[in-house]
Amino acid sequence: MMMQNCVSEAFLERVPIYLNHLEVYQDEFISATTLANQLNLGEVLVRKDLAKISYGGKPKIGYIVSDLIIDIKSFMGYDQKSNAIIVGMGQLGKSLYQYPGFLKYNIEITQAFDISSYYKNPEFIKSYCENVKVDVGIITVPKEAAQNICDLFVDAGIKAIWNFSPVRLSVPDEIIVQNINLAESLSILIKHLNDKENQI
Amino acid sequence: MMMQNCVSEAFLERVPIYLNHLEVYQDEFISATTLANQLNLGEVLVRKDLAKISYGGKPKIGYIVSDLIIDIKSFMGYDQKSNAIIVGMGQLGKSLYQYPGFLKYNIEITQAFDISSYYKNPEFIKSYCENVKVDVGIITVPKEAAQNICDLFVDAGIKAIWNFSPVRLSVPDEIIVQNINLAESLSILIKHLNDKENQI
DNA sequence: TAGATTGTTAATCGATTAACAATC
DNA sequence: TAGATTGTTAATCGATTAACAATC
Repeated sequence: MMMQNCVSEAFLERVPIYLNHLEVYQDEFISATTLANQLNLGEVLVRKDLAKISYGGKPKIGYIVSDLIIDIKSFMGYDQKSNAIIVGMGQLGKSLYQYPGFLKYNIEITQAFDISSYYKNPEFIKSYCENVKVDVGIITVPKEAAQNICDLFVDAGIKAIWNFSPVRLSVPDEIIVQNINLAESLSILIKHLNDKENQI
Repeated sequence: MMMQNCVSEAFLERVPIYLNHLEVYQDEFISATTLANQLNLGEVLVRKDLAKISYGGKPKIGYIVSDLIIDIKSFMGYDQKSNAIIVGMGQLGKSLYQYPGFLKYNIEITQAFDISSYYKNPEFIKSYCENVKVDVGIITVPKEAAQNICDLFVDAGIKAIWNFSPVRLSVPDEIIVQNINLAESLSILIKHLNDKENQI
Protein backbone atom coordinates (compact mmCIF):
# COMPACT_ATOMS: atom_id res chain seq x y z
CA MET A 1 0.00 0.00 0.00
CA MET A 2 2.70 2.47 0.89
CA MET A 3 5.56 2.62 -1.54
CA GLN A 4 9.16 3.33 -0.56
CA ASN A 5 10.22 3.94 3.04
CA CYS A 6 11.85 1.42 5.32
CA VAL A 7 14.04 -0.10 2.59
CA SER A 8 16.59 -1.91 4.70
CA GLU A 9 19.41 -3.90 3.15
CA ALA A 10 17.95 -7.16 4.44
CA PHE A 11 14.65 -6.34 2.78
CA LEU A 12 16.29 -5.52 -0.56
CA GLU A 13 18.10 -8.86 -0.48
CA ARG A 14 14.81 -10.69 -0.02
CA VAL A 15 13.06 -9.06 -2.98
CA PRO A 16 14.99 -10.92 -5.72
CA ILE A 17 14.30 -14.14 -3.83
CA TYR A 18 10.59 -13.46 -4.03
CA LEU A 19 10.93 -12.69 -7.73
CA ASN A 20 12.84 -15.89 -8.47
CA HIS A 21 10.23 -17.93 -6.66
CA LEU A 22 7.29 -16.24 -8.37
CA GLU A 23 8.77 -16.70 -11.81
CA VAL A 24 8.63 -20.47 -11.50
CA TYR A 25 5.37 -20.51 -9.53
CA GLN A 26 2.66 -22.40 -11.40
CA ASP A 27 -0.51 -20.69 -10.25
CA GLU A 28 -2.43 -17.51 -10.92
CA PHE A 29 -2.59 -16.42 -7.26
CA ILE A 30 -0.30 -16.66 -4.27
CA SER A 31 -0.82 -15.62 -0.66
CA ALA A 32 1.90 -14.06 1.44
CA THR A 33 1.47 -17.02 3.78
CA THR A 34 2.18 -19.54 1.04
CA LEU A 35 5.16 -17.60 -0.23
CA ALA A 36 6.54 -17.32 3.31
CA ASN A 37 6.17 -21.02 3.99
CA GLN A 38 7.77 -22.07 0.72
CA LEU A 39 10.75 -19.80 1.34
CA ASN A 40 11.03 -20.53 5.06
CA LEU A 41 10.41 -16.93 6.05
CA GLY A 42 8.03 -15.42 8.61
CA GLU A 43 4.62 -14.74 7.13
CA VAL A 44 4.24 -11.27 8.62
CA LEU A 45 7.67 -10.40 7.31
CA VAL A 46 6.67 -11.38 3.79
CA ARG A 47 3.37 -9.59 4.08
CA LYS A 48 5.07 -6.39 5.15
CA ASP A 49 7.67 -6.76 2.42
CA LEU A 50 5.01 -7.21 -0.24
CA ALA A 51 3.09 -4.20 1.11
CA LYS A 52 6.14 -2.06 0.39
CA ILE A 53 6.37 -3.34 -3.16
CA SER A 54 2.84 -3.81 -4.41
CA TYR A 55 -0.53 -2.12 -4.20
CA GLY A 56 -1.81 -4.99 -2.16
CA GLY A 57 -3.39 -8.38 -2.33
CA LYS A 58 -6.97 -9.38 -1.87
CA PRO A 59 -8.27 -11.01 1.31
CA LYS A 60 -9.00 -14.69 0.86
CA ILE A 61 -7.22 -14.76 -2.52
CA GLY A 62 -3.77 -13.25 -2.08
CA TYR A 63 -1.72 -11.64 -4.81
CA ILE A 64 -2.01 -12.07 -8.58
CA VAL A 65 1.35 -13.64 -9.42
CA SER A 66 1.84 -11.93 -12.78
CA ASP A 67 0.99 -8.50 -11.32
CA LEU A 68 3.26 -9.05 -8.36
CA ILE A 69 6.14 -9.93 -10.69
CA ILE A 70 5.58 -6.68 -12.56
CA ASP A 71 5.41 -4.71 -9.30
CA ILE A 72 8.64 -6.25 -8.05
CA LYS A 73 10.44 -5.51 -11.30
CA SER A 74 9.19 -1.97 -11.25
CA PHE A 75 10.08 -1.50 -7.58
CA MET A 76 13.61 -2.77 -8.07
CA GLY A 77 14.02 -0.89 -11.35
CA TYR A 78 14.48 -4.06 -13.38
CA ASP A 79 12.17 -2.59 -16.00
CA GLN A 80 14.74 0.11 -16.68
CA LYS A 81 17.94 -0.46 -18.57
CA SER A 82 21.12 0.17 -16.56
CA ASN A 83 24.60 0.43 -17.94
CA ALA A 84 27.92 -0.38 -16.33
CA ILE A 85 31.52 -0.21 -17.42
CA ILE A 86 34.33 -2.32 -16.08
CA VAL A 87 38.04 -1.59 -15.74
CA GLY A 88 40.43 -4.49 -15.27
CA MET A 89 40.46 -7.40 -17.67
CA GLY A 90 42.06 -10.08 -15.55
CA GLN A 91 40.27 -13.40 -15.14
CA LEU A 92 37.68 -11.93 -12.79
CA GLY A 93 37.02 -8.91 -14.97
CA LYS A 94 36.64 -11.07 -18.04
CA SER A 95 34.25 -13.42 -16.31
CA LEU A 96 32.04 -10.53 -15.15
CA TYR A 97 32.13 -8.96 -18.59
CA GLN A 98 30.91 -12.17 -20.14
CA TYR A 99 28.55 -13.14 -17.35
CA PRO A 100 25.08 -13.67 -18.83
CA GLY A 101 23.23 -13.30 -15.48
CA PHE A 102 22.99 -9.50 -15.62
CA LEU A 103 20.55 -9.69 -18.51
CA LYS A 104 17.72 -10.76 -16.22
CA TYR A 105 18.07 -7.51 -14.29
CA ASN A 106 18.31 -5.41 -17.42
CA ILE A 107 21.91 -4.54 -16.66
CA GLU A 108 24.54 -4.44 -19.38
CA ILE A 109 28.27 -3.99 -19.10
CA THR A 110 28.50 -1.84 -22.17
CA GLN A 111 32.25 -1.42 -22.22
CA ALA A 112 35.34 -3.07 -20.76
CA PHE A 113 38.71 -1.42 -20.38
CA ASP A 114 42.03 -2.91 -19.58
CA ILE A 115 44.26 -1.07 -17.17
CA SER A 116 46.64 -0.37 -20.06
CA SER A 117 44.00 1.98 -21.51
CA TYR A 118 44.91 4.30 -18.69
CA TYR A 119 48.46 4.80 -19.92
CA LYS A 120 47.40 5.24 -23.51
CA ASN A 121 44.68 7.74 -22.65
CA PRO A 122 43.99 8.79 -19.05
CA GLU A 123 40.74 10.40 -20.17
CA PHE A 124 39.32 7.17 -21.55
CA ILE A 125 36.60 6.81 -18.94
CA LYS A 126 35.52 10.43 -19.01
CA SER A 127 35.24 10.52 -22.78
CA TYR A 128 33.22 7.32 -22.81
CA CYS A 129 30.82 8.66 -20.16
CA GLU A 130 30.17 11.78 -22.21
CA ASN A 131 28.48 9.66 -24.85
CA VAL A 132 26.86 6.89 -22.83
CA LYS A 133 24.84 7.04 -19.61
CA VAL A 134 26.93 4.96 -17.21
CA ASP A 135 25.26 4.05 -13.94
CA VAL A 136 27.92 1.91 -12.34
CA GLY A 137 31.68 1.62 -12.57
CA ILE A 138 33.12 -1.81 -11.80
CA ILE A 139 36.66 -2.11 -10.48
CA THR A 140 38.52 -5.36 -11.05
CA VAL A 141 42.05 -4.01 -11.27
CA PRO A 142 44.90 -4.97 -8.91
CA LYS A 143 44.70 -3.18 -5.56
CA GLU A 144 47.53 -0.78 -6.41
CA ALA A 145 45.44 0.75 -9.20
CA ALA A 146 42.03 0.61 -7.52
CA GLN A 147 41.93 4.09 -5.95
CA ASN A 148 43.24 5.55 -9.18
CA ILE A 149 40.46 4.04 -11.28
CA CYS A 150 37.94 5.00 -8.62
CA ASP A 151 39.02 8.63 -8.93
CA LEU A 152 38.60 8.46 -12.70
CA PHE A 153 35.07 7.08 -12.23
CA VAL A 154 34.16 9.89 -9.84
CA ASP A 155 35.68 12.47 -12.13
CA ALA A 156 33.64 11.09 -15.01
CA GLY A 157 30.43 11.59 -13.01
CA ILE A 158 29.76 7.98 -12.10
CA LYS A 159 27.72 7.80 -8.89
CA ALA A 160 27.95 4.11 -7.97
CA ILE A 161 30.99 1.87 -7.76
CA TRP A 162 31.13 -1.91 -7.51
CA ASN A 163 34.54 -2.63 -6.11
CA PHE A 164 36.15 -6.07 -6.28
CA SER A 165 39.56 -4.95 -5.08
CA PRO A 166 40.41 -5.44 -1.42
CA VAL A 167 40.83 -1.70 -0.86
CA ARG A 168 38.60 0.68 1.05
CA LEU A 169 38.15 3.41 -1.51
CA SER A 170 37.89 7.03 -0.49
CA VAL A 171 35.15 8.82 -2.35
CA PRO A 172 32.98 11.93 -1.91
CA ASP A 173 29.95 11.42 0.34
CA GLU A 174 27.42 11.23 -2.45
CA ILE A 175 29.08 8.29 -4.21
CA ILE A 176 27.80 4.82 -3.34
CA VAL A 177 30.45 2.14 -3.07
CA GLN A 178 29.77 -1.53 -2.69
CA ASN A 179 32.74 -3.69 -1.87
CA ILE A 180 32.74 -7.31 -2.92
CA ASN A 181 35.58 -9.27 -1.39
CA LEU A 182 35.24 -12.86 -2.46
CA ALA A 183 38.15 -14.20 -0.42
CA GLU A 184 36.85 -12.50 2.72
CA SER A 185 33.40 -13.89 2.10
CA LEU A 186 34.74 -17.42 1.73
CA SER A 187 36.85 -17.01 4.85
CA ILE A 188 33.73 -16.06 6.82
CA LEU A 189 31.95 -19.16 5.56
CA ILE A 190 34.88 -21.25 6.79
CA LYS A 191 34.77 -19.45 10.14
CA HIS A 192 31.11 -20.44 10.50
CA LEU A 193 32.03 -24.00 9.62
CA ASN A 194 34.83 -24.18 12.17
CA ASP A 195 32.66 -22.65 14.89
CA LYS A 196 29.99 -25.22 14.22
CA GLU A 197 32.39 -28.12 14.40
CA ASN A 198 33.98 -26.90 17.64
CA GLN A 199 30.60 -26.16 19.16
CA ILE A 200 29.77 -29.62 20.48
CA MET B 1 38.44 -11.00 27.45
CA MET B 2 35.62 -13.40 26.66
CA MET B 3 36.18 -15.43 23.54
CA GLN B 4 33.39 -16.62 21.23
CA ASN B 5 29.72 -15.80 21.83
CA CYS B 6 27.79 -13.05 20.09
CA VAL B 7 29.37 -13.66 16.69
CA SER B 8 26.91 -11.87 14.47
CA GLU B 9 27.32 -11.71 10.72
CA ALA B 10 27.93 -7.96 10.84
CA PHE B 11 30.70 -8.49 13.36
CA LEU B 12 32.37 -11.19 11.26
CA GLU B 13 32.37 -8.85 8.29
CA ARG B 14 34.16 -6.18 10.29
CA VAL B 15 36.97 -8.44 11.47
CA PRO B 16 38.78 -8.68 8.10
CA ILE B 17 38.50 -4.90 7.82
CA TYR B 18 40.32 -4.53 11.12
CA LEU B 19 42.96 -6.98 9.93
CA ASN B 20 43.53 -5.17 6.65
CA HIS B 21 43.94 -1.90 8.45
CA LEU B 22 46.32 -3.27 11.07
CA GLU B 23 48.53 -4.91 8.47
CA VAL B 24 49.40 -1.57 6.96
CA TYR B 25 49.42 0.29 10.27
CA GLN B 26 52.83 1.78 10.99
CA ASP B 27 53.02 1.77 14.76
CA GLU B 28 53.61 -0.66 17.59
CA PHE B 29 50.39 0.17 19.46
CA ILE B 30 46.86 1.11 18.49
CA SER B 31 43.87 2.06 20.61
CA ALA B 32 40.34 0.96 19.81
CA THR B 33 39.49 4.65 19.59
CA THR B 34 42.10 5.30 16.92
CA LEU B 35 41.09 2.22 14.94
CA ALA B 36 37.44 3.25 15.14
CA ASN B 37 38.12 6.79 13.96
CA GLN B 38 40.29 5.69 11.07
CA LEU B 39 37.65 3.23 9.87
CA ASN B 40 34.67 5.50 10.56
CA LEU B 41 33.15 3.13 13.07
CA GLY B 42 31.81 3.71 16.58
CA GLU B 43 34.52 3.40 19.20
CA VAL B 44 32.50 1.29 21.62
CA LEU B 45 31.61 -1.01 18.76
CA VAL B 46 35.27 -1.54 17.93
CA ARG B 47 36.18 -1.98 21.59
CA LYS B 48 33.54 -4.65 22.02
CA ASP B 49 34.58 -6.34 18.80
CA LEU B 50 38.22 -6.46 19.87
CA ALA B 51 37.22 -7.81 23.28
CA LYS B 52 35.67 -10.80 21.53
CA ILE B 53 38.82 -11.44 19.54
CA SER B 54 41.75 -10.63 21.79
CA TYR B 55 42.78 -11.01 25.40
CA GLY B 56 42.57 -7.28 25.82
CA GLY B 57 44.45 -4.07 25.50
CA LYS B 58 46.15 -2.03 28.13
CA PRO B 59 44.69 1.19 29.52
CA LYS B 60 46.48 4.27 28.27
CA ILE B 61 48.36 2.25 25.63
CA GLY B 62 45.84 0.24 23.65
CA TYR B 63 46.57 -2.96 21.78
CA ILE B 64 49.92 -4.26 20.55
CA VAL B 65 49.39 -4.27 16.79
CA SER B 66 51.41 -7.41 16.04
CA ASP B 67 49.67 -9.37 18.81
CA LEU B 68 46.26 -8.18 17.69
CA ILE B 69 46.99 -9.33 14.15
CA ILE B 70 47.88 -12.77 15.47
CA ASP B 71 44.73 -12.87 17.62
CA ILE B 72 42.53 -11.90 14.68
CA LYS B 73 44.08 -14.54 12.44
CA SER B 74 43.66 -17.13 15.13
CA PHE B 75 40.08 -16.08 15.86
CA MET B 76 39.09 -16.25 12.21
CA GLY B 77 41.04 -19.46 11.64
CA TYR B 78 43.36 -17.86 9.10
CA ASP B 79 46.25 -19.67 10.78
CA GLN B 80 44.75 -22.96 9.70
CA LYS B 81 44.88 -24.24 6.15
CA SER B 82 41.48 -24.75 4.54
CA ASN B 83 40.80 -26.60 1.33
CA ALA B 84 38.06 -26.12 -1.21
CA ILE B 85 37.11 -27.79 -4.45
CA ILE B 86 35.21 -26.21 -7.26
CA VAL B 87 32.88 -27.68 -9.86
CA GLY B 88 32.13 -25.72 -13.00
CA MET B 89 34.90 -24.39 -15.20
CA GLY B 90 33.14 -21.62 -17.03
CA GLN B 91 34.64 -18.13 -16.96
CA LEU B 92 33.58 -17.54 -13.35
CA GLY B 93 34.84 -20.90 -12.17
CA LYS B 94 38.15 -20.40 -13.89
CA SER B 95 38.60 -16.96 -12.41
CA LEU B 96 37.93 -18.20 -8.89
CA TYR B 97 40.23 -21.16 -9.40
CA GLN B 98 43.04 -18.84 -10.40
CA TYR B 99 42.19 -16.06 -7.96
CA PRO B 100 45.28 -15.30 -5.87
CA GLY B 101 43.38 -13.54 -3.06
CA PHE B 102 42.52 -16.72 -1.15
CA LEU B 103 46.16 -17.22 -0.21
CA LYS B 104 45.99 -14.45 2.39
CA TYR B 105 43.30 -16.39 4.25
CA ASN B 106 45.16 -19.69 3.96
CA ILE B 107 42.51 -21.07 1.68
CA GLU B 108 43.40 -23.16 -1.35
CA ILE B 109 41.18 -24.47 -4.10
CA THR B 110 42.97 -27.78 -4.34
CA GLN B 111 41.02 -29.20 -7.24
CA ALA B 112 38.75 -28.02 -10.02
CA PHE B 113 36.30 -30.17 -11.91
CA ASP B 114 34.40 -29.50 -15.04
CA ILE B 115 30.79 -30.55 -15.21
CA SER B 116 31.77 -33.17 -17.80
CA SER B 117 33.59 -35.07 -15.04
CA TYR B 118 30.17 -35.98 -13.78
CA TYR B 119 29.29 -37.97 -16.86
CA LYS B 120 32.63 -39.70 -17.00
CA ASN B 121 32.56 -40.62 -13.32
CA PRO B 122 29.67 -39.64 -11.06
CA GLU B 123 31.72 -40.58 -8.03
CA PHE B 124 34.49 -38.11 -8.82
CA ILE B 125 33.82 -35.82 -5.87
CA LYS B 126 33.38 -38.60 -3.35
CA SER B 127 36.58 -40.35 -4.34
CA TYR B 128 38.53 -37.09 -4.18
CA CYS B 129 37.18 -36.31 -0.70
CA GLU B 130 38.28 -39.69 0.57
CA ASN B 131 41.88 -38.65 0.09
CA VAL B 132 41.83 -34.95 0.82
CA LYS B 133 40.16 -33.01 3.64
CA VAL B 134 37.76 -30.73 1.77
CA ASP B 135 36.16 -27.97 3.83
CA VAL B 136 34.14 -26.18 1.19
CA GLY B 137 32.54 -27.11 -2.10
CA ILE B 138 32.16 -24.30 -4.61
CA ILE B 139 29.39 -24.43 -7.19
CA THR B 140 29.87 -22.49 -10.42
CA VAL B 141 27.90 -24.73 -12.76
CA PRO B 142 24.84 -23.62 -14.74
CA LYS B 143 21.68 -23.54 -12.65
CA GLU B 144 20.29 -26.73 -14.12
CA ALA B 145 23.18 -28.72 -12.65
CA ALA B 146 23.55 -26.88 -9.35
CA GLN B 147 21.32 -29.04 -7.13
CA ASN B 148 22.90 -32.13 -8.62
CA ILE B 149 26.42 -31.04 -7.75
CA CYS B 150 25.23 -29.90 -4.34
CA ASP B 151 23.90 -33.39 -3.66
CA LEU B 152 27.25 -34.88 -4.65
CA PHE B 153 29.01 -32.51 -2.23
CA VAL B 154 26.71 -33.49 0.62
CA ASP B 155 27.09 -37.15 -0.21
CA ALA B 156 30.87 -36.76 -0.14
CA GLY B 157 30.67 -35.35 3.39
CA ILE B 158 31.29 -31.69 2.58
CA LYS B 159 29.73 -29.47 5.25
CA ALA B 160 29.92 -26.01 3.66
CA ILE B 161 28.87 -24.90 0.21
CA TRP B 162 29.68 -21.64 -1.57
CA ASN B 163 27.03 -21.37 -4.24
CA PHE B 164 27.35 -19.00 -7.21
CA SER B 165 24.36 -20.37 -9.08
CA PRO B 166 21.07 -18.48 -8.77
CA VAL B 167 19.34 -21.48 -7.19
CA ARG B 168 18.20 -21.96 -3.61
CA LEU B 169 19.75 -25.31 -2.85
CA SER B 170 18.01 -27.81 -0.63
CA VAL B 171 20.39 -29.40 1.83
CA PRO B 172 20.21 -31.18 5.18
CA ASP B 173 20.04 -28.85 8.20
CA GLU B 174 23.64 -29.27 9.25
CA ILE B 175 25.09 -28.10 5.93
CA ILE B 176 26.00 -24.43 5.67
CA VAL B 177 25.23 -22.79 2.35
CA GLN B 178 26.30 -19.35 1.35
CA ASN B 179 24.76 -18.00 -1.82
CA ILE B 180 26.64 -15.45 -3.85
CA ASN B 181 24.53 -13.90 -6.56
CA LEU B 182 26.58 -11.28 -8.31
CA ALA B 183 23.85 -10.04 -10.63
CA GLU B 184 21.45 -9.66 -7.71
CA SER B 185 24.05 -7.78 -5.74
CA LEU B 186 24.69 -5.37 -8.60
CA SER B 187 20.97 -4.88 -9.08
CA ILE B 188 20.64 -3.87 -5.42
CA LEU B 189 23.44 -1.34 -5.83
CA ILE B 190 21.57 0.14 -8.78
CA LYS B 191 18.35 0.21 -6.72
CA HIS B 192 20.16 2.25 -4.06
CA LEU B 193 21.44 4.57 -6.77
CA ASN B 194 18.00 5.09 -8.28
CA ASP B 195 16.42 5.70 -4.88
CA LYS B 196 19.03 8.30 -4.11
CA GLU B 197 18.49 10.13 -7.38
CA ASN B 198 14.72 10.17 -7.02
CA GLN B 199 14.92 11.20 -3.40
CA ILE B 200 15.18 14.95 -3.84
C1' DT C 1 -22.13 -16.13 7.64
C1' DA C 2 -17.58 -18.33 8.35
C1' DG C 3 -13.03 -18.44 7.05
C1' DA C 4 -8.94 -17.22 4.79
C1' DT C 5 -6.41 -13.71 3.99
C1' DT C 6 -5.04 -8.93 4.31
C1' DG C 7 -2.96 -4.93 6.74
C1' DT C 8 -1.80 -2.67 11.33
C1' DT C 9 -0.54 -1.91 16.08
C1' DA C 10 2.10 -3.61 20.04
C1' DA C 11 5.86 -6.66 21.85
C1' DT C 12 10.27 -8.82 21.40
C1' DC C 13 14.85 -9.33 20.21
C1' DG C 14 19.49 -8.17 18.93
C1' DA C 15 22.86 -4.89 17.54
C1' DT C 16 24.64 -0.47 18.31
C1' DT C 17 25.38 3.55 21.08
C1' DA C 18 25.73 6.22 25.36
C1' DA C 19 27.08 6.61 30.08
C1' DC C 20 29.87 5.00 33.53
C1' DA C 21 33.36 2.61 36.48
C1' DA C 22 38.07 0.43 36.47
C1' DT C 23 43.00 0.47 35.45
C1' DC C 24 47.69 1.53 34.46
C1' DT D 1 48.00 12.21 40.74
C1' DA D 2 45.73 13.15 36.24
C1' DG D 3 44.52 11.39 31.99
C1' DA D 4 43.96 8.20 28.43
C1' DT D 5 42.35 4.17 27.68
C1' DT D 6 40.05 -0.07 28.86
C1' DG D 7 35.87 -2.91 29.82
C1' DT D 8 30.91 -3.01 31.48
C1' DT D 9 26.16 -1.80 32.40
C1' DA D 10 22.09 0.73 30.80
C1' DA D 11 19.62 3.08 26.93
C1' DT D 12 18.38 3.44 22.18
C1' DC D 13 17.22 2.03 17.77
C1' DG D 14 15.63 -0.85 14.05
C1' DA D 15 14.17 -5.20 12.31
C1' DT D 16 11.40 -9.06 13.14
C1' DT D 17 7.63 -11.38 15.33
C1' DA D 18 3.22 -11.77 17.76
C1' DA D 19 -1.43 -10.31 18.43
C1' DC D 20 -5.21 -8.17 16.57
C1' DA D 21 -8.70 -5.80 13.60
C1' DA D 22 -10.44 -5.31 8.74
C1' DT D 23 -12.11 -7.24 4.39
C1' DC D 24 -13.91 -9.94 0.71
